[in-house]
Amino acid sequence: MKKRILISDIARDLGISVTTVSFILNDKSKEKRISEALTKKVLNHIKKVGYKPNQLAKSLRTGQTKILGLLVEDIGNTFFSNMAKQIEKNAYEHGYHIIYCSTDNDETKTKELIQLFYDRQVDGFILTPSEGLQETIQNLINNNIPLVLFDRYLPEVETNYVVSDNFNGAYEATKYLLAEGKSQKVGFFSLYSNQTQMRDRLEGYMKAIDDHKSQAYIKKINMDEKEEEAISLIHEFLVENRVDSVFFATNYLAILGLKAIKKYGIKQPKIFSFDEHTLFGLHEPRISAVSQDIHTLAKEIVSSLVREITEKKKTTNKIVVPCTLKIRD
Amino acid sequence: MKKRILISDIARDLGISVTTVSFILNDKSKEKRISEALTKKVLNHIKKVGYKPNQLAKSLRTGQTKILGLLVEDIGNTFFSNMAKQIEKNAYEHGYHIIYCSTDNDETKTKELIQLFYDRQVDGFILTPSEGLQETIQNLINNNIPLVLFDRYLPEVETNYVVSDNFNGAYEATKYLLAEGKSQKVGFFSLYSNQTQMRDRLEGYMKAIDDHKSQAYIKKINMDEKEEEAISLIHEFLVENRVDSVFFATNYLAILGLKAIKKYGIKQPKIFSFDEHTLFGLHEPRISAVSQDIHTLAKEIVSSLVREITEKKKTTNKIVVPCTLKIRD
DNA sequence: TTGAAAGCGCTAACAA
DNA sequence: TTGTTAGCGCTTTCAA
Repeated sequence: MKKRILISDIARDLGISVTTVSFILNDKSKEKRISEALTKKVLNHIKKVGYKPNQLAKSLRTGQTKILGLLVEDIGNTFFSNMAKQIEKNAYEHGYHIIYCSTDNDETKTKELIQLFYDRQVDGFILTPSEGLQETIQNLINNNIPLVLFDRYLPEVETNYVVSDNFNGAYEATKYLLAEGKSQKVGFFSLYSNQTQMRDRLEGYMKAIDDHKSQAYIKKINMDEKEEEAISLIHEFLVENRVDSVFFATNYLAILGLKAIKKYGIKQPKIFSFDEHTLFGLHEPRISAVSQDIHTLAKEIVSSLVREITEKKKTTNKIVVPCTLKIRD
Repeated sequence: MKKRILISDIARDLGISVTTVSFILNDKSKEKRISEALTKKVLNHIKKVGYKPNQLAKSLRTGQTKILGLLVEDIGNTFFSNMAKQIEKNAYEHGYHIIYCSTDNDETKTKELIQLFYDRQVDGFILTPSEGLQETIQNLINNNIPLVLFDRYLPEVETNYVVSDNFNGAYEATKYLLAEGKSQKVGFFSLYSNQTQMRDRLEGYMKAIDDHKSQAYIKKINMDEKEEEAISLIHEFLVENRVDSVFFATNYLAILGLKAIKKYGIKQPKIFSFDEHTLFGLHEPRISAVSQDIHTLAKEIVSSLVREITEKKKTTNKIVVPCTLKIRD
């Protein structure tokens, strides 16, 4: 943490030019045929005095900031905060840092944030796109900004994405609930949202229902409304349809469901939720979940993005990561 | 997202010099006595063509990056992810961005991260210090790097911090458990940690116990061990001491406690936890909590830091934010 | 194999 | 009231 040392200090100390130091620093000793002895000497001296290049100057010159912009729906949600943690870890291993923001699924805010990060010259974007973002994203692509979508994608936009296998996750979960006569009526709660992950989960549910020649009971909730309102809607649905099991499309919906059950003191149906939550193993009765593979998702996201940044050619990786069922009876 | 425009483009378009544009851009029209007409004209043109200054060049020149480094213990923990969200929001309102990392309470990793962020020229640090960091922090202070600690502080280091009133939170919670003969024996679970927040919570518990002339039952858990091990220790303690209520020093300890109770099928004592968790309102029986005021904490953290950055004089704000008890019977 | 010097885009001291 | 220009610290072309 001593006083900042410059590359010119190193050059002066050793009686050589900054060019040579710069070449050595950037692993170009071989290419520029700098003697091994000198290379070693410079490297040693740099380590000894603890020289660290000024990243700003470097970035200004090279146009690379080694910073990735991460826009998630809500960093306060356990799924996203755990994802953020893993993404950050993987990025760090590739020599990148993360600047992040929560979008709250707000289209305008997201657009502003993208512009802001773009102005800050992030090397690439990782984002959970809210609806209506096709144009903005397409714009980034047209400008050759590396990016990868996750959690959901935009069918209209041809780009990298990493998502969970939402369809099969929901399909298997629903199939499980219907198997061996475990339950006759399986309800499904989802959101008023056309995002792909929600659509796929719904389709997975429908496929299982159809396979089983069963009837669908579907209720969508508007998350912009007050929590009380949502809870009361869930209660109503449960009472009216008398489903004996329920599949919630997200963990926060499941939590609202539990609140409804508790508040109105009704009997708890068998519950399955998309996404895990600490609560699910401890609640009585316990709650099964479709678990997303956070480690693999994060790894794929970062490696796709880094690959696109380093090999400048535009690749389009569409990666679908399987989910696992955590059955808790 | 059009092709990048430079300040020199603006100057050329308008037939004036870059200096004038720069002054106007940096709100120095008044100071430099630039005519209002010209100022307006420039501002309009800038808006029209969508010019955005290159932050890197600006930063290189001014030494200000408008980026704050946030180091939290674990971004995957709800308390920290919610704090991060609020901090980010407040920072954004002050025109700052956040780069963040999780320290995992690892001394070496934290030191590396601080060095890394320092090399990236963050304008200031927000951090939850792990133990053994006195020297590194003192070093930052000696180098006039603005910083603010939160969640805990280092008694040996004279610097800004924002923490919750851990002592009174724990005191009131324990007092509540002991009041009106609610319980005779109140146990306390904490961590092997000398961090101030843990120490203060312990002292709050002790004070209440002493006030009540009751006996203390204290068990510390080592979080580096496997979860199974911790759960089994908690179980042992509960069975041997037959306490009728328990106060957990953190929410993840409380969750381990619930797992122990569930796994071994023992009767649940009355439970109080420091920190909230979604689970606590839904679990049966419900669990009371000492709730930290995340909004106020975040606001104070950011405003202290921004104040220190802008007024360069070294202030030392020591802010203690009250907690509230969420009683759930 | 190495060095001199231009230039990345901006701010601000100094000059006019 | 506005313009000229040095310089922030680094990379890299071109020359030696």
